[in-house]
Amino acid sequence: MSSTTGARTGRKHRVREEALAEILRTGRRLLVEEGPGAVTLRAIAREMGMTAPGLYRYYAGHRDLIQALASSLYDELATALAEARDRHPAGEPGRRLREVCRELRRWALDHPREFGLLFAKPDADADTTPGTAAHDSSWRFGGVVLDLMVQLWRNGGVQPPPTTLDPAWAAQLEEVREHLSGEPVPLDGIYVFVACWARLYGAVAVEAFGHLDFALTDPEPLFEHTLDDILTALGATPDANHR
Amino acid sequence: MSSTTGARTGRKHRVREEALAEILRTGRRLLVEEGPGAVTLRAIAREMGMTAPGLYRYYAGHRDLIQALASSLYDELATALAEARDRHPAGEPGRRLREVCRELRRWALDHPREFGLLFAKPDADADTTPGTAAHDSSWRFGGVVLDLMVQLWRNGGVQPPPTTLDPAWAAQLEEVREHLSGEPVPLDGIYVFVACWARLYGAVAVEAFGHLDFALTDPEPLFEHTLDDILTALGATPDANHR
DNA sequence: AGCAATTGCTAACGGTGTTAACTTTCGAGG
DNA sequence: CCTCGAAAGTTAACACCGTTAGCAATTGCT
Repeated sequence: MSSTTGARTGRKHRVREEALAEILRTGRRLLVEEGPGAVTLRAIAREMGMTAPGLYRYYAGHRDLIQALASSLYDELATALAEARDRHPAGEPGRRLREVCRELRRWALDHPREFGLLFAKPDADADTTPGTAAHDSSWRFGGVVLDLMVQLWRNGGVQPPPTTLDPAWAAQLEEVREHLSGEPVPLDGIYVFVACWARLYGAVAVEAFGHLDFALTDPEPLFEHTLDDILTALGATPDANHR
Repeated sequence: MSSTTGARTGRKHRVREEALAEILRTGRRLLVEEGPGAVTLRAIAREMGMTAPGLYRYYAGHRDLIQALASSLYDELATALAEARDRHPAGEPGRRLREVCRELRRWALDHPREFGLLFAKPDADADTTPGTAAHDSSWRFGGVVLDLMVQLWRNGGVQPPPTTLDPAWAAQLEEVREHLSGEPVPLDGIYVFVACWARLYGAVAVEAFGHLDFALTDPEPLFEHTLDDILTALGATPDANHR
């Protein structure tokens, strides 16, 4: 072990990363244009002017490729949320959170196939297991929202949870707390964050999967009401509401 | 056209329906035991001791078979919800609704693969289109919940929606109203029903897809709080809460 | 210059949905 | 009773899929 591993970013590495990215780009295009069933090794290779076995030089198999695609989508979503956050002043975390939630909904509705891949993972059990890139990416995605909740908590006004915390929860909530930047937050607060996160994510998913189509042509006002509820529970000042 | 069409339920028809059912049963078993990718025409045929093309005598193809499976799962879920409803007195619609919601969550958690098939439909666009069996079945499933909300409304106490209704919604909400039994409900009420339905369905989906595993080992108390919120919005008497 | 890693290929295996053409079975009408 | 036709199932085949093995070519480092 001497030189090859140490060559920090040779041109070879660059071109290889470009290939990795192009594979993902092609796979995503197939996902968007033809549906999840069309993102196949052979189709990707065909689109790239090569053959399927060649892709094995870049990804260990179809499963790994899909996982890498999901991870990159998590990253893109996290970036979009962070940008939405930075478009508004840091002194108004309530408004920032509102805009981030809106951006999450917009992204899901604009990219339903991608959102479907992230929310309804193919065979489950691959996301929550730590160590995987998708696990980290999903944290990077949710962290944008959770961090804003932390700032909101610092401003005070977060409603305490309606019941006393089950002690069995404490351990895992501790783990969540470690992922949050800055000074520690009481577990009561973390519980409220998780509850709000669940409600937000659920509202977006139900709409993105078309489960409101039977009743509402445009569920946006409903989502805004949900947002009002969430921000109220987090003690956001009402003046930060409605743009 | 004389006799064959008129033979109302000859033995031949019975055995055919039994075959149709066995195919679905086998497909479901594969779904549960091996995951969605394993429910394949050839595997089903293999399990049943026949060959794949033979299944085309019963279903027009893989797509149709999956759709029929989804439809039957909707039916089973609707039946489970109705049974949960009937286990409690008709005079307490608040309690009935609470138990039905609990049963929905329980069913989703006990049958995650089946729930995944229903919530994250393979390629979308097949569910909302009227005329399909899955469309009717999904109505039968949601109707159990919505009907209880109607009864709750009759008892009074449903909170009016936080804003005036967008007139564009009226048309589609009218359509929803026609699906509800009994005397007509004002559109304001229907809006609240849809909002509560969305929140319920979203909460169940987020948990069933494992998106709370990162923070909560047992999200049941969180679900109960959500239920409290929903029932409060519907004006259920608090004494009907918590078993 | 030469060696070794990287990159891509072809060939092949088993599995998948789907179609076409064939056999077999079985129920009903004369 | 016999026939005839619909129904149910078969085999063969096609195109596609993931994956592996083995081979050729290219590239980059010493």
